[in-house]
Amino acid sequence: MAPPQGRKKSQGRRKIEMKLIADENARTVTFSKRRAGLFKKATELSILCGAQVALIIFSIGGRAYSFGHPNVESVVGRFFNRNPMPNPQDSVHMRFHAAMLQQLKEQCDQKVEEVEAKKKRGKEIETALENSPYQISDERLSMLDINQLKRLKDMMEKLRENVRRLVNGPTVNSVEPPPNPMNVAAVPPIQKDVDLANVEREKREASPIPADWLKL
Amino acid sequence: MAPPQGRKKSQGRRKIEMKLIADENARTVTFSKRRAGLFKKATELSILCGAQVALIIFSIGGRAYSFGHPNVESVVGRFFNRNPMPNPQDSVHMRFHAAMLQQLKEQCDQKVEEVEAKKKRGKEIETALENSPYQISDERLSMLDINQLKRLKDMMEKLRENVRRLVNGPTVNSVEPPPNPMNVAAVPPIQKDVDLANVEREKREASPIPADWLKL
DNA sequence: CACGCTATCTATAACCC
DNA sequence: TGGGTTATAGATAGCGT
Repeated sequence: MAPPQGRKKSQGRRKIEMKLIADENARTVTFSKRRAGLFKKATELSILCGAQVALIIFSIGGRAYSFGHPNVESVVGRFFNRNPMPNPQDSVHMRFHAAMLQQLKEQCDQKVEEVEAKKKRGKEIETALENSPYQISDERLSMLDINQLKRLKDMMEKLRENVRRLVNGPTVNSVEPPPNPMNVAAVPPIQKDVDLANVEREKREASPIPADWLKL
Repeated sequence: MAPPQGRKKSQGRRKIEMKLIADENARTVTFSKRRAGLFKKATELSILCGAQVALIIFSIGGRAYSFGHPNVESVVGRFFNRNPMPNPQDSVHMRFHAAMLQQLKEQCDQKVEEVEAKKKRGKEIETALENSPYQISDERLSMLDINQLKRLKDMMEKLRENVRRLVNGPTVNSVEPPPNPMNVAAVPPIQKDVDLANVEREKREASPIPADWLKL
């Protein structure tokens, strides 16, 4: 109704520098508004994305404001499980928390160690199998005489024993290294004077079984 | 430069309902964007108003994000130290403490589960080895002809494969049961018409290798 | 996942009660 | 400190890359 005036009621929002607001009054107002806005955003994030959120604000004046979804304690607790407080505030409770935390963390770490040990042992077993006498080719297998077969069998039994020991293995925290599943190699090398009397072979070789024949 | 098209590139921002975003993909994207926005706002508030701020966020996936001015610990510590609580029983401290304990317990339980799974797998490997063709006696080994040896070798290779699969085994939380390391038994039974032409044996038996010969 | 884009939607600076 | 108004600065949903 009124004739338009050259002067607007408000200049609207203006850009502001990102530094501490000097004017204490303006700062207080901004704090109130932005704090409300921040809480709203935090709420929205937790609702829209199902996230857990903890937000704690202290005004310059020392007043505390907080928001938490589902609540501040659980989120903060969860957080400090991963990032233990370097320097717990000097409250008995905080110290208690820290102590408890550390103790439990140690337990967890131990479990992790156990898992790692098991994994490692699994890997070793696999390696053992990779390098085992199973690798013998048809060709070579066909050339074995009865005594060589017996030796092979002995080796296999030793291997089995070693693998079994590996499986039942050393205690997790043991200092000594796990037994080498392939220390089967320690078995005396196949002798030259093997008795070939009772076995025919398709082709007879001049040399006996080489030391590395079985990939031991 | 290009002439304007009737179709807009984007419909721009649209209002959304304030509830958990159903589409997981969209939810993740929104989470990333809003999380960044929230951190920015928190930073601005701390700068503009000189406030102390602590912000902790956990995504649904369990990843943690945090911001703190001057740092998360001091703000959280200050917050939980505020009320000197005469009766620790029902205070925020207690809830905080309980929350931490529960979190750690969950972590431990999970680790224990992993360890149990590993142990179980170890037992299975052992059992597999117990029942393996290694059990062949000298006597029986001496009676094998070349073709039977080949079969034995095949079985061994299958066994090795199965053990390897067992070692590399399924994920701890996998629903499907671990593969049977001894499904070697699925190998067709040894045939009667094995070719004995090229092998001499100390004693020749009328019957071929029985099905249960190798304890499969 | 992080970036870019664009058209909105939202938060909020400045001012007033 | 809390509400309201206005005009504008910022944030971001939807869609590509």
